[in-house]
Amino acid sequence: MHADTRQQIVAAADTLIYEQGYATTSFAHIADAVGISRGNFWHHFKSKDEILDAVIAARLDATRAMLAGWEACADEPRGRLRCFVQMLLDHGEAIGRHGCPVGTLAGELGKLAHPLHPRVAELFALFRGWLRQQFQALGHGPARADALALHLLMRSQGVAVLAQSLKDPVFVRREVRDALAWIDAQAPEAAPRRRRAPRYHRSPR
Amino acid sequence: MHADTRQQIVAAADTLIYEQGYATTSFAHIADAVGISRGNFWHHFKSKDEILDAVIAARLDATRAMLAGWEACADEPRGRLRCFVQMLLDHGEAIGRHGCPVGTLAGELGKLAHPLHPRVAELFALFRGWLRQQFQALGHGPARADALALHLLMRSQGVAVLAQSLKDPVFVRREVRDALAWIDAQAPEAAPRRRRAPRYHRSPR
DNA sequence: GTCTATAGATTGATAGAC
DNA sequence: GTCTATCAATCTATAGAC
Repeated sequence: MHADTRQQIVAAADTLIYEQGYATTSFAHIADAVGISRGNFWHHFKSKDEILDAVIAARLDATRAMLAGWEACADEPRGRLRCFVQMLLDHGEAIGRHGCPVGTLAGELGKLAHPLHPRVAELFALFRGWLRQQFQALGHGPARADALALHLLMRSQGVAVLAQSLKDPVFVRREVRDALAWIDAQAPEAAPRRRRAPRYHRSPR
Repeated sequence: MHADTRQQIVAAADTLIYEQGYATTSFAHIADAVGISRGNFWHHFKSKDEILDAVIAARLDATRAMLAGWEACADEPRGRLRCFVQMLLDHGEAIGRHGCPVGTLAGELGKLAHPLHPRVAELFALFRGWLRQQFQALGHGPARADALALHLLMRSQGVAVLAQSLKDPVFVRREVRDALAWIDAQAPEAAPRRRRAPRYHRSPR
């Protein structure tokens, strides 16, 4: 083929980086996956990091599309938030094997203080902003909506990390159920704001 | 030196693996850190994986000692659970830079289906069992205590992952506060078990 | 635009002198 | 027990033919 070789490289690199990490993924691996020669890479990219940059850009686009899809799927914010949590079940098998694509890559690049780590952090920012919008649509103020967004994002990351080592679908299902119940309890109308009232959470399940 | 060279190797490898990951850590790095020659490693270890195995064993010992220390620090289960959560603040700077030592290594080895991944999972099992004991001491049954233990473990992992990319101490402090409030709400006496009662959680903060 | 050939460095690991 | 010297493989990257 001719034109979309670059795109094939990015797609193969995306998969390999997710499945085995960035440091472990070599040009030889990608070349085998795409079916091209090693020396062919430097016509499309100047360095390995440049491939990573393209992979991150592709993931940012895919994430934006996914978030837009969730908005089309449900017209009320609670339903949209449920889509986010449901993701843990939809991709349960992949998460159990390779963890969260965002969290694991961010962790690897963060350790190395890699110059592209901030780019991966933009993926987190994308989810954070979208979740914050949903909580604001539920009636929360910007600051509280942001805190709730980060809390839900934190839960998804924690579940993904443990899912990879526990290999226990029951754990994931229970935490998903708990997160959904937590969402339902976050609407200001469902949780009347009595200032300084004793907090009262039961979870999980 | 003579006798404790092996111990020095393990200590240096432990630090480097935490700071930059296992795949990225080479014999050259460890040799520089310890101040020995590269060829000297194979008198103490047969392979790189054998060093990793020794590092994991050392971490298991250190974790057991840490858990025992928390038991000595507080004689009631709630105080001990607070020690666990407090860990996120005590090691906040390191977690912000390199993530959780357990979670990040488990993630890296899990991706590769590395033969030593189950050994790292033992670290999770250590925390899980200890946390379950504390929740049982609070009066919870074994199954529910285990679920609560995993939930708290999940939170610690989620906070660690996001802390590394957000670099926002406010987020960590808020989630720590929320986790502490969650712990206080988990005592059966604090949360009377009305079967099928509507769950009511507010968090974070 | 894709290939082969190769450079130059680094990897994990071995052999053998001291 | 530690060293130097070295091996074979692999790494990212380059040069140049087609």
